[in-house]
Amino acid sequence: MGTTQLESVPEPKYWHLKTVLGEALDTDFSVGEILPNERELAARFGVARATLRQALEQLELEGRLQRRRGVGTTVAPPRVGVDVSTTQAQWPGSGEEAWNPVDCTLVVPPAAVARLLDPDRGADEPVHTVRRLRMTHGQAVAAEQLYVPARSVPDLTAIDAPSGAARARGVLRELQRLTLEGQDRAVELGSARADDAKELDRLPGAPVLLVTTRYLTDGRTAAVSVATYRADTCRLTFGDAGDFGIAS
Amino acid sequence: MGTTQLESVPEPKYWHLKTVLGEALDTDFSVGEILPNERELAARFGVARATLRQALEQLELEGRLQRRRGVGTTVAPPRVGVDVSTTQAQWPGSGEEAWNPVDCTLVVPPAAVARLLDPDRGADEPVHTVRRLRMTHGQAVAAEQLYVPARSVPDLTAIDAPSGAARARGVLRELQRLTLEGQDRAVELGSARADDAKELDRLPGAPVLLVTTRYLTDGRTAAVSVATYRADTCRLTFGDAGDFGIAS
DNA sequence: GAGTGGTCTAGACCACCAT
DNA sequence: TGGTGGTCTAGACCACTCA
Repeated sequence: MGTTQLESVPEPKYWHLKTVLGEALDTDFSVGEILPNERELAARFGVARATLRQALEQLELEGRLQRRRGVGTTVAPPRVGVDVSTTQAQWPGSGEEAWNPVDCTLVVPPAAVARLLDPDRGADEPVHTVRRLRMTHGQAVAAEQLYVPARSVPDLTAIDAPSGAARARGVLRELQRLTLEGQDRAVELGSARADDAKELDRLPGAPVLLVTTRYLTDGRTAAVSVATYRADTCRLTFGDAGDFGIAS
Repeated sequence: MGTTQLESVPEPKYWHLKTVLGEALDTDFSVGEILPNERELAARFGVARATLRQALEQLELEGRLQRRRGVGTTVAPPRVGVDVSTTQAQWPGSGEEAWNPVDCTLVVPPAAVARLLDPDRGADEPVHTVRRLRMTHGQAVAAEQLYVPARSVPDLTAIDAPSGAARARGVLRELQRLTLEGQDRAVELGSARADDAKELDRLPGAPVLLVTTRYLTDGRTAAVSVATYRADTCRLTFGDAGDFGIAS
């Protein structure tokens, strides 16, 4: 009989679909090219649209596709490598990175952040919160929330604006007067909060890489940064040489 | 009228559901506790099961839930921090890490890996491939594929077994005789290949953190490692102090 | 065998973008 | 206004675990 081999453990349709589509992307499409719409693709493969979408979601997770509502699905360029190494410890805002201060307000930090800050700080005590965006090629790739307890910037004058980018720069300037003793960093998977998603041009809940940094000075935590990187377009790089990586 | 405020931009049901469930997890459940099954939860919230699942998927992505087929949905413990820092450069297998050599074979590396290896290497030339598992608390948290070109281990004798864990240890031993000049590292989001998924006790396609390391010696790439970490249970830590992190 | 999560279907409507 | 991807429904069946 001319039947193909029966799979003893058949793989799911969407998984097989993902493989087929992935190969087609390599051979039949070039970066930026737009794919047929979901309804047509589903019909072409003989599956329900939901099943097709499951395959597309995986490919998007792996950074191979980019989908935009009202526009279509396009072939994504390779992920950009963004350097997040900590070879020489330095304060945020020094050494001219690609970070762009946006705003600064006083907020009560979330519990998870409060745990990392000075333990003998009042639990509900607000801290300075600097908001920054990391730009690459005109695109925002990361949004950061930097939490700075008042005691870390005692000389912050009232001359600076009470909020806004000017005050953000003021807080960073004051931070740099402290002696940085070290920093810790952690990377984990998360989903974009509504405000981050908006600035990163993604939908809420989009997968992101959370980079948490603790700045240490004088035996205590002087500041905590939580940076939200687009997981679809970014590859975080550490170390000396830099530009490389593996697409899944 | 007693209506609640009309949202000008109503958030999706699954998003609201995720928020409600997330708060319930904090207050009404403890780690390891089992949730009602999906059909009952969906009925209780008055939504279709698919919508409820969308919310559960997000919470699982954030490491707050653990779902196992045939068993149920449980409240996940906080993510474990696994150290992947490169403060002092060292070869894999030295300094007794939690890595467990499993096997060693000869394979032609995938194109993405071949690009990182020695450029004047034959394109289809097979390389030694060491397979290792990283164990934590009796659980596999990462699976690694280490690609070692033959020229990096010229003295590898035929006395070692042709494959298996013994040969894997032999390759690692030979590697450590080289002078390590530096290493690069990159972290990105991926989805688990079938073989990795099996060893990590996940379904294929599960979100993982891909850690790619390039080992440099004598001005060239002596080895390339691609480690696949469970994104749901792991937080990758860098730097001195170590144990901290933010749940999304 | 009972109960769980995983896959899949065939529809519907909505939010957004371009023209 | 027409076309896109995003959300949602109400079902069905399958693969797996465990008593």
